Amino acid sequence: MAEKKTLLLRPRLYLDEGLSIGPGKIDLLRELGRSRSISAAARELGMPYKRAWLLIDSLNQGFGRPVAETAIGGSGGGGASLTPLGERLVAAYDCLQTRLNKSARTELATFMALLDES
Amino acid sequence: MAEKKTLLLRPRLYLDEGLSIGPGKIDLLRELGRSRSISAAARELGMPYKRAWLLIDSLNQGFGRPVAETAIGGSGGGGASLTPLGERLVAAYDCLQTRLNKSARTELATFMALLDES
DNA sequence: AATCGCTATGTCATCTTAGATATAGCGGGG
DNA sequence: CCCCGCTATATCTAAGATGACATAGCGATT
Repeated sequence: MAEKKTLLLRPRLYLDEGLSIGPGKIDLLRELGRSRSISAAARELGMPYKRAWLLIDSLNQGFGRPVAETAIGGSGGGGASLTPLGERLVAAYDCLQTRLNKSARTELATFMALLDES
Repeated sequence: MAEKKTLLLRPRLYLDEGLSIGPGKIDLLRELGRSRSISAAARELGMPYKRAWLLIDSLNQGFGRPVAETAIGGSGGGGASLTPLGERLVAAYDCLQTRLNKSARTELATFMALLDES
């Protein structure tokens, strides 16, 4: 009996020259929104702080305005939070992902079939 | 007047451990089908022969059977052609891509809006 | 004013990847 | 029987990405 593998589509969008969004950045943004800290989000996702900061910065640069706001110093040493743009990005991506996976279910099944037909 | 950029989705599928299919391999297969030569396809796409051969070989390995058959020697020095599997892969990808872009048009527009809202 | 944890940023070693280069083998056709 | 163009494959080098490490600044809290 063949196990039913479900193939999840997590698209990467190339929005503009040097501006792309994929599952990695979305996961990072989502985690940042939860933890309100870049370094906590990085730890959670098992990546170095620098990489996380670079990813977020690339989004800030690419959009021309920040997807996250950061605070330096203060209680807890500082922190970060998603801007409305950042939150909308995550929401839009989730929406897109759900839509893609729903509507392409039969096409994805075709690929699985090509894999399995021995 | 803002130019209407259309954002084309060309997904990459992670089918199995070490087996993925994305726009690059599909373009290569398609070109190979046309030119019936690995090296000609590589030239056309501006990549080194070795890379093209590697990509095709990874598909052959990943599927456990060839997506392309090759001939060594003979008139013209040899050549290559898509197997039925290879042709079906291209067709399935095109089908998937079309479906995704049609059904996600509104979601993609959301992203474009996030980009433009200054 | 000393502490603390986080942001911010630079430097450097390293690891991976890609590409360039070289070479061998094949077999039909001139 | 030699030539040609293509497949096939190894080797070496260049380039780029990545992560580890170091360091500085900030400001609320104590």
